[in-house]
Amino acid sequence: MKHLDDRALAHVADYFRALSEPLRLKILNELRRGPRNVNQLTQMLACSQANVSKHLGVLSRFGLVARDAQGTAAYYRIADPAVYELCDLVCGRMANHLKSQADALHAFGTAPARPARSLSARPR
Amino acid sequence: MKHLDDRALAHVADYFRALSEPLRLKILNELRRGPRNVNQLTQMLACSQANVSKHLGVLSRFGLVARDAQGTAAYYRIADPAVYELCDLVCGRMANHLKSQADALHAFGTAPARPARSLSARPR
DNA sequence: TTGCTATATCGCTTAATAGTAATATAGTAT
DNA sequence: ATACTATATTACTATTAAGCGATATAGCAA
Repeated sequence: MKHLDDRALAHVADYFRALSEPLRLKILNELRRGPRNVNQLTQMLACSQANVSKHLGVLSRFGLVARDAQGTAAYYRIADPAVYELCDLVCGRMANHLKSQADALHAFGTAPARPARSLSARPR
Repeated sequence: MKHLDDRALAHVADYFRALSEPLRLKILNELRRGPRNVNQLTQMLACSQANVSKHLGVLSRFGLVARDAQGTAAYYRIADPAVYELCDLVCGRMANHLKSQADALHAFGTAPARPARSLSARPR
């Protein structure tokens, strides 16, 4: 297709944005093992309950996870099978990248120094 | 895998974040047709050259595109084949989602009202 | 009712980022 | 050298979002 609908494009961007937080990726990774409630996730991820709820809200709003109320508890589960494929795809790419990087370093004989990169600060 | 390395996780999140902007998705969609220089992209996307360069910098920094200098021009091309699969996957999901939504609306007999959603403002 | 537990939301601060205009840099030509 | 073109970067503003503590909401128990 030549011209992409702006609204659809914004949706795709939103979908990727939902996947662009380490904590949300951790949540999804936990949910791969099966449904979990907020309390369980909070303990597993070692962060505040408010934060977990907020991130679950984001994932839920964009359709990545679904909520099942059970008494006072709220169980979340992965609602979109594409999540599995997406994460596997990127993780695979990452593995390849790291592998070739490791090979290069091995050939070069140096230790890697890979500081966390942000979108704005461009290291030289 | 049970425990994910925080650094790798941050990389995956960064990768998805690079895909979380409509303009960057437009750029990638243009580059699917072949290498393009900054000027061409600027005209096609109808936005400022500075902005295009900045977004290309982001895409380049996270390995989604590569730069080939050619005189004063800079030609960019998609460097990671996973980009194709990722976008297709999400677009396919989106199509399914819209289709079922359309079906539901058809059965319901109402016109859709889908305002743009942000990550923070939760509509009720 | 009161108390307890689980979850969601609000208010806030801080950090990141998209966009713009202006400027810097670099290659090419004259 | 100067001029022109293409691209990258800087400085800035406005918006967005993550994280936290406090609070609200809701179900359940005594």
